[in-house]
Amino acid sequence: MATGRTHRPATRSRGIPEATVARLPLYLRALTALSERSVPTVSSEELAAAAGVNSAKLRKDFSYLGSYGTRGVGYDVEYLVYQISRELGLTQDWPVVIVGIGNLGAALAGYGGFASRGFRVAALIDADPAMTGKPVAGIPVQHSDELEKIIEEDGVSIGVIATPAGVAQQVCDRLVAAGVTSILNFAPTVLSVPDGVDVRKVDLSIELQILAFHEQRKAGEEANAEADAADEAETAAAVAPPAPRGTTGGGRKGPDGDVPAVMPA
Amino acid sequence: MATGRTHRPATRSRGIPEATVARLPLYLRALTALSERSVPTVSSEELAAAAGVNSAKLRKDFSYLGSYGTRGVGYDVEYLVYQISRELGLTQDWPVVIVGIGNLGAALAGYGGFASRGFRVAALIDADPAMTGKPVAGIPVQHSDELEKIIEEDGVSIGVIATPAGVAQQVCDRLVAAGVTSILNFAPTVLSVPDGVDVRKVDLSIELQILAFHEQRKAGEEANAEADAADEAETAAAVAPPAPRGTTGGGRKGPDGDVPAVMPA
DNA sequence: ATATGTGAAGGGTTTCACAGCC
DNA sequence: GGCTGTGAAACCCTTCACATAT
Repeated sequence: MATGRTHRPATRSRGIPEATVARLPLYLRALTALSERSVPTVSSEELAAAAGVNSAKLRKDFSYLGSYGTRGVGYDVEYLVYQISRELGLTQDWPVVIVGIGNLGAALAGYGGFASRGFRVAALIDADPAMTGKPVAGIPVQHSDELEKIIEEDGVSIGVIATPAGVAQQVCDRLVAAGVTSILNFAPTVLSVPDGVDVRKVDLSIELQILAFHEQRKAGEEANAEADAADEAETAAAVAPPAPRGTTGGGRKGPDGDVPAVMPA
Repeated sequence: MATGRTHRPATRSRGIPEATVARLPLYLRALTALSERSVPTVSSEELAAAAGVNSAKLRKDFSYLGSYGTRGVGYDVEYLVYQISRELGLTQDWPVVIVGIGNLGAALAGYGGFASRGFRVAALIDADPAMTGKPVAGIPVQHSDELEKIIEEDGVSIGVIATPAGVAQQVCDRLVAAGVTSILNFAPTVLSVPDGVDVRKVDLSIELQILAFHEQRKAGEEANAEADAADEAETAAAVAPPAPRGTTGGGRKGPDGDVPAVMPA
């Protein structure tokens, strides 16, 4: 079929799957650690273990970015770090505003992983006048009256909402009106935004409830399997792991052996 | 398949999809708000809007729990609140320990959504002796030497890790050894745990990176691929062959034709 | 010999559209 | 008429297995 003179540089395609995008930061973190230890190359197997995924998935993910590995050898760590950074848009600087400087907002402001990767806290904003001017994590808090001005002057496109749920939608509306197009929401509420604005949410309560669900199921399994075993047999086999962990076999977590891979995605 | 033995409407359907489980807390929150406003019934359309999903998905989700609605009418709010609570295991009390009482740990300790639904902060634990005894959100911090004792005595099965990344795995190991089987991890690191232990992670940095990816793409759409090409060319030339690998022909397994250059002995 | 890159198969999730019941 | 409950289609993601390259 020959190389059909594709005019386009045929860069990574127009559509990296969302699931892949969500894992790129994981790979990047693992690669950065390797880079700091001056490891030159890494195989898909090793990197996958470090990132907590399986190697087939990792290779498939990388295949969406392009052919950045060398068969029989592995991946060049530095090169991959750069490529993934670029793909994620981390080679540029993203100014971020945090709105709501309570306990959580303060914690976020002081979070190291923030500044380390392309993100810069452009401003901390709170509605409480008593907070204004007070330095949090070395940055003086500004009053929310200034919100629009800050966003426009600094060209902020990413906002973090750490306010109480009751005011989150108002804050969101103001952020969007001022030009923010990506929002990370820590308030336990559903935000509605116009088309073209991305919202991601982080909700402690939801995560705990999901854990509780599984926890409850574990407890139920022990006491279960009595009367209606026959009825459930087929279903249970599909859901429960094939090896019932009676004594759990010690539960080893090998540093570089088998990977547990427990994340339910 | 009409097994004919399935009578109990309550504890049926052992096999709720993970995606559905992850949405149940959203529905529950919306329903709780309706309940507080004494709304008696709600349609799938209304509830879906309040929870930020579409109605077909909601109905499908609910169908895994059972037939809890009334055709032509909708769902009984109170009844659904109870059913979902029960399904999630929130009708019982879950003691939770938080390890690592820095900025984030303190924020989590004070989080209202914690106590509101079935979860109770059993203990705050920190390795710093200077923190010991100090009350945070009304609860005195205990030293990490006490970790095992606390977990065993209180029957804690859910742990929250809010420590620095460097000690997260050690903390995790101790939690698991003491009997914890569900972990919510805020430390930016991959935890390995034995089979049977659930881990969920919350990572600010990852969420921001995902937003940055989409943000970059939006910016790229406006100024139609131009500066991007230059950036690309430079990198590609420096390290790898720029050869576009457009689907290199169908992988035909030629039994007779082409033989690999290197011949096997 | 070793490890990547990728079609193809397999599972899970979402959406559609309508039968069934109020 | 209105709304739920659900097979079936469409879609997305993961896993398998092996051709391909070094």
